Amino acid sequence: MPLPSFNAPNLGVTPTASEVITKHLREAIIGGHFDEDEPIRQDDVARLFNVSKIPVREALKRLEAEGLVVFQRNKGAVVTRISEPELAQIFEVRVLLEVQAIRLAVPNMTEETFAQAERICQAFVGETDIGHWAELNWALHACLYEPAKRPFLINLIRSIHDKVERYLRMQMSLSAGKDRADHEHREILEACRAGDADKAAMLIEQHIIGVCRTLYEHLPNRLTPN
Amino acid sequence: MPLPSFNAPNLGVTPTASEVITKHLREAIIGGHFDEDEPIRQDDVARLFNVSKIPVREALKRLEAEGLVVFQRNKGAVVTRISEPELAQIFEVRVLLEVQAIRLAVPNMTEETFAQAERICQAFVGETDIGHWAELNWALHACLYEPAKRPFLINLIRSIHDKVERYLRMQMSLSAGKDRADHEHREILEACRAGDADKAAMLIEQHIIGVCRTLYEHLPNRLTPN
DNA sequence: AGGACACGCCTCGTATACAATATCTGCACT
DNA sequence: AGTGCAGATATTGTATACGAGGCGTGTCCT
Repeated sequence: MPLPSFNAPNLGVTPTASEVITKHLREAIIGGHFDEDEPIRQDDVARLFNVSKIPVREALKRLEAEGLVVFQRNKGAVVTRISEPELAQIFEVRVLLEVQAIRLAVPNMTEETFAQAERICQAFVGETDIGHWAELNWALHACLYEPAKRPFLINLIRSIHDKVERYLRMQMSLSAGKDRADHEHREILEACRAGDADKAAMLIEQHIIGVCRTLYEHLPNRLTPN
Repeated sequence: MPLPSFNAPNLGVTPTASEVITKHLREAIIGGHFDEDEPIRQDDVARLFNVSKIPVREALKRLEAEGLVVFQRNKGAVVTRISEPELAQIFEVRVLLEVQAIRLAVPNMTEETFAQAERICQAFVGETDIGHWAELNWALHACLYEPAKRPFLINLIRSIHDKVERYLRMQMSLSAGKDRADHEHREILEACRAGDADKAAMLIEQHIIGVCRTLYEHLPNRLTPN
């Protein structure tokens, strides 16, 4: 008998210290609580969590692989600064991946999907905290892509999303960024409801490109030296 | 004066133990020197490199983030097994990204590019070691994508490549995998020479899909239990 | 004033040590 | 034979300890 898969509570996945720290540090970096190029002092973090440096270092190594920090020999880890050309490349890839995701997802969407997306949109307009905006923003994207049933693709999108979320927050707090995002989200949702994958794809593309553009316009011009 | 950027040897990047170990472990995993699901004993690796467990663990944490190993609480790291559905998804994403890369690259290719690609193709046919095949295979792809001037995209492709390289080796050693790869590579190169980005893109797509297909046909059927 | 060196402090990278957990083994019991 | 339990052993995850390299400051020399 192949053991009827009742959902057992998957014992033995109590997180280790290094995992907890990874999660919190990641969120802190994504949330913009560190300045770019700011070094992360291992001892400080260790004291903060009441642990030794070892799990902190392991967490930082993970985040290094995720591209959120960079180690400099004997100087420790600093939060990565994303150059403008790189930012453009990241958005270019986002377009590619997210367009594909929505294309695959639209045919599989159900009333449940729309209801969930609707809820997130509602919450979005009522939310005042920037951090929560960003969370809801991602939640909506994830909700729309989930029916594609492509966990690998969606994880990839998320990891890329994580890298630029700091900037997305900037963009949403800037100008009428939030209203515009809300408006565009609803348009996308409508296209999905209509089952129009092409239109949804096109709107997602415009949405992402638009965010990238306003970002560029409002970024402190970091290319000028001195 | 903005200091004429002569390429200084970037001192202060002498690799740490954990970096060296990361590199070697990664290559070992990619090269298929570990079986899937095989646990990696920290002490063993440490002894091998004549160090303590600490840098080994840090290396493993990096590789975990790269998706090459998975940690299980109190049981350490095991080499990740890629399920068939996930494999399919990975190849789907590869198509998307590599098609984009070649599209962007073709217009920027120079004689230098073609000469380099030609050299790699030559080396490929003369090579008998499977590990070197795989290296040259990647070298060729990288060479063709490089003119796109999209380091972010190319790094992404490489990290995905790394995840499946074990399987690519299988495929190339199987059947007439290598000859076929060589043939297809040359076709792609021809299209690039002709400046026909659409055709190159199409060939890349077929190439990747073809590899995926033969892989599926020859994989030990891992879905049947008992 | 400016450069060369010495000293001290801070932080990193890693070795060693140890408790907690998993895994193995043998033995008693049925 | 199969189950349950008690050590013994192996392996992990983390704390502590320490050497080595960066970096600031002061002092000396010219």
